[in-house]
Amino acid sequence: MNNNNTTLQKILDEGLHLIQKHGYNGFSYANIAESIGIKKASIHYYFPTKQELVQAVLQRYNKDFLNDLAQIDQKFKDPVDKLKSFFQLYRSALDNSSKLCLCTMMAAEITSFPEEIRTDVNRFFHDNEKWIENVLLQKKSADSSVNPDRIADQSRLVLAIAQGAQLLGRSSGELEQYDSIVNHFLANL
Amino acid sequence: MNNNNTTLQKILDEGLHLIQKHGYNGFSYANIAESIGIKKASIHYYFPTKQELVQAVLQRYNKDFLNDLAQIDQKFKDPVDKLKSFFQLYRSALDNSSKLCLCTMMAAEITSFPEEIRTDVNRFFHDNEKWIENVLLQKKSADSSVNPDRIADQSRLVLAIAQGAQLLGRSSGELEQYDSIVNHFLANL
DNA sequence: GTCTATAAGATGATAGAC
DNA sequence: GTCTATCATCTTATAGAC
Repeated sequence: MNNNNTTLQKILDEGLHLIQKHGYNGFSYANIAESIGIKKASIHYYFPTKQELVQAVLQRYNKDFLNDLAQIDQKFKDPVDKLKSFFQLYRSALDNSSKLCLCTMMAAEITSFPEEIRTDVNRFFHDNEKWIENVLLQKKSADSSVNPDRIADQSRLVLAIAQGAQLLGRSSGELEQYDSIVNHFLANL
Repeated sequence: MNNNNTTLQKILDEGLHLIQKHGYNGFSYANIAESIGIKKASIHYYFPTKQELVQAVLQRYNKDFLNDLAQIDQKFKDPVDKLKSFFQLYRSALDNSSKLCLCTMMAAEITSFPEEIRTDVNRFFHDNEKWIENVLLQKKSADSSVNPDRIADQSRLVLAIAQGAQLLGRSSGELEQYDSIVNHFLANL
């Protein structure tokens, strides 16, 4: 049928969850093993090293996230609705077990990774920025208040807000902090 | 004369540096010992547990940071200049050895800490917000474009931008990313 | 105060039986 | 594929000599 319940998928799911919760340096093979009811050695069968595991988790996450953004494009026409959905996407990690975006967490721990993985983290941010730029360009067509020269900067600002608000919202344990920051920004857009 | 070069101070300095660079879960007593040329056991003399160490590092950092904000207040009268200096303060961590704000890093690792330490992290953010609110209130007096009801939200937005931009700037290794985000925000203020 | 020595446990990782 | 057993290393932490 589907392959969502294979050991491989369970390892990737639990690995993702643990990194989003506690960070790369904050989880171990033992944690995954206990959570999904297998032994540590079984994880090494799929991912000989921890870095290979985190890389697989990251690449799947990036692919899924880009897919989510593509679905937003399909679902909404209004660029402001798209932006709201973007912030909603970042909110969903927080809402679901107080997790951070995987790449927000990995950005904090960036010194722990080799260049290859750092590149994938930054690719995630770059892809986010490009998607936002497109949305802002659509907004520009409908609204002359957008300065065309500054769209790249505005796009990075949007991304920085999503990440900073997520970090503050989770630390305080108050989801409303995330909402108030995002809503304030959207209201003054 | 001064007590800036005591073993205690060296431990706090190096501890702060390592956490800002690699995170709480990314450094060990062995790292500090090697860096400042003492043995691990000597660190335990001052700080029996790692949590006592991080708490001391955090409390000193918070005090120093509040002091920096007070100095900005003394140095500048114009609220926009104060805001620029605030962002400059967050920039200085990045500029100096690619470090994150201690509390940005600790917010990412917040699940690793007991309630007592979480409170101190959130106090840092709260104090930042209060300081920014005051600056925005000064701006309001001079500029009717500030909505008085939304100052708390605007204040959190400013803080979220500083943190998000710092995270993005360090991850990419491009200080200009931090600058472009902050400058874009300030230009549209 | 700083050291040596050492404990007790966790960690990432491997070999080899089933 | 999954397990048991084991490894070398690192981790936080303590006891006790100097």
